[in-house]
Amino acid sequence: MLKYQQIANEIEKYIQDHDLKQGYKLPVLEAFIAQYGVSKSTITKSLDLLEKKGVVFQVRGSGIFVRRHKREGYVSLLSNQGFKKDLEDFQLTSKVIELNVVKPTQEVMDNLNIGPDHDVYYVKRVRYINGETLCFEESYYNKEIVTYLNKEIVSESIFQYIREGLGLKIGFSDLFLHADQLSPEEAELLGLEPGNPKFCIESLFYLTNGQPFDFSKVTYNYKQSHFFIQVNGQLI
Amino acid sequence: MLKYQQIANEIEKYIQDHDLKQGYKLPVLEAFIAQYGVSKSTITKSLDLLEKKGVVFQVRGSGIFVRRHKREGYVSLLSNQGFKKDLEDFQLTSKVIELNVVKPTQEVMDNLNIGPDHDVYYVKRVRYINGETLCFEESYYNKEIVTYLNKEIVSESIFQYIREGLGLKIGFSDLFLHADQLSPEEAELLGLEPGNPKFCIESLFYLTNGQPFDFSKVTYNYKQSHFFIQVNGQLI
DNA sequence: CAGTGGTCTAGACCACTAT
DNA sequence: TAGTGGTCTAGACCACTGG
Repeated sequence: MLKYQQIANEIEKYIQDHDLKQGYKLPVLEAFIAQYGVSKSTITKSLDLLEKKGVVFQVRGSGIFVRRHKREGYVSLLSNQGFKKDLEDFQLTSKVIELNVVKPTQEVMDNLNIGPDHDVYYVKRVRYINGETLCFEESYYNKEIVTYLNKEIVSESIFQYIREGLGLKIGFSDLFLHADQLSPEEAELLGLEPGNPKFCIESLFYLTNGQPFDFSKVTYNYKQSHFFIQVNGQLI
Repeated sequence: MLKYQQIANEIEKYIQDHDLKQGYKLPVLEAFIAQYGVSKSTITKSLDLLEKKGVVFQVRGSGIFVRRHKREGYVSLLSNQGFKKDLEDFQLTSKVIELNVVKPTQEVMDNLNIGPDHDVYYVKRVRYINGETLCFEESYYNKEIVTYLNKEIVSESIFQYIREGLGLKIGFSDLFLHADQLSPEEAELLGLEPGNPKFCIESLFYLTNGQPFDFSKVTYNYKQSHFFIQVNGQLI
């Protein structure tokens, strides 16, 4: 593991273990440099990483401070981890409704950037949290990249399999959010009434080399879905 | 302006002006170093900034590529700009319903981290896009930081005034999202039916020194609200 | 294995904050 | 004005990609 990542992890762990609150002042740069025996740039890179993750914020001329957000039960949209980490105290299960190799629709072709003869895996799942229906999910995987899936894999963490089983490196993703009304079929799946709200997230996942490999449409039970995002810097 | 920001801006402008598409390969680092006459670290910092903004992605051993996302009409949640930039082709107007100095509720005290005797500005607005109701917004500003507001300011861009009029530096923000059903009063304001979906965003804005100064609750017309987020890196 | 991006260093100098 | 984080350099070396 790289030095700056290692250091970032240690600082983050220290913050968690000591339950440091928002605004707590961390040691000055010089102290970190001495503690870890590295150059200023390396420490700076560690802290920039933590800042990007929303763990700290740095104030020039003043110091480095803990940033601690989080409301209970809210899931971060920026941490690519599905729900695994934010809801680790909750019981998460999945039921696979369908798993097939199909030809792409126009929408899928546009998003995965493939032609009509290209095979894709189609996966439809319902996910439960503490016994209640959390969401249902329709995913399309480019079969040239995600070469194999089966029911067992799809019942567990597909992304873990993609990373560890297939050795693929996931790079970045685009998320599209909106709210709408549930159709009768959707309401049935979620145990709600037609016309009730739904919180929809469409996502497009890319490998590090920029190839899109997964297009997913997830519809959440509005009663269960609370999300948060930490925004950094003035991106103006 | 800093070198690395300047260079980042020029590269971004070049991409926009030439309408370069996702996957387009940009010049190699060496070329940028020669072109701008700066050190490798500086160029790297420029490109890291552009990567953070979702403009490019870098692939070790391969190159630097344009990342171009965007669906028409979707608003980025990560660009702190209200709607100004993403919807610049649209007609945006506001109607101020209420502007008062009040004492904070418990919720506002918790979020702005202030006591019960502390004054806050309360602003309630409805915003329209192309004549249709986009959202209504209730905002609370810490009056010790945002010392003065009037109807005129509040009808325009409050944030521009905070930055330029008051000289405050906005640092970062937390967003909390959920969907729910409209109450009769809310439905009336948005021109929808009670029980219809609403897309809610609560946000908390901080100065660069970490002080929260604005807590806002925005309720969107679900028919008008489409958001996107670009996620970088494997923050695992 | 050549090309390309990423990490890391040591140090000079700059810019902001708080007192 | 002392303290603290930010920028920038020049260069060595590392790690990944793709033909």
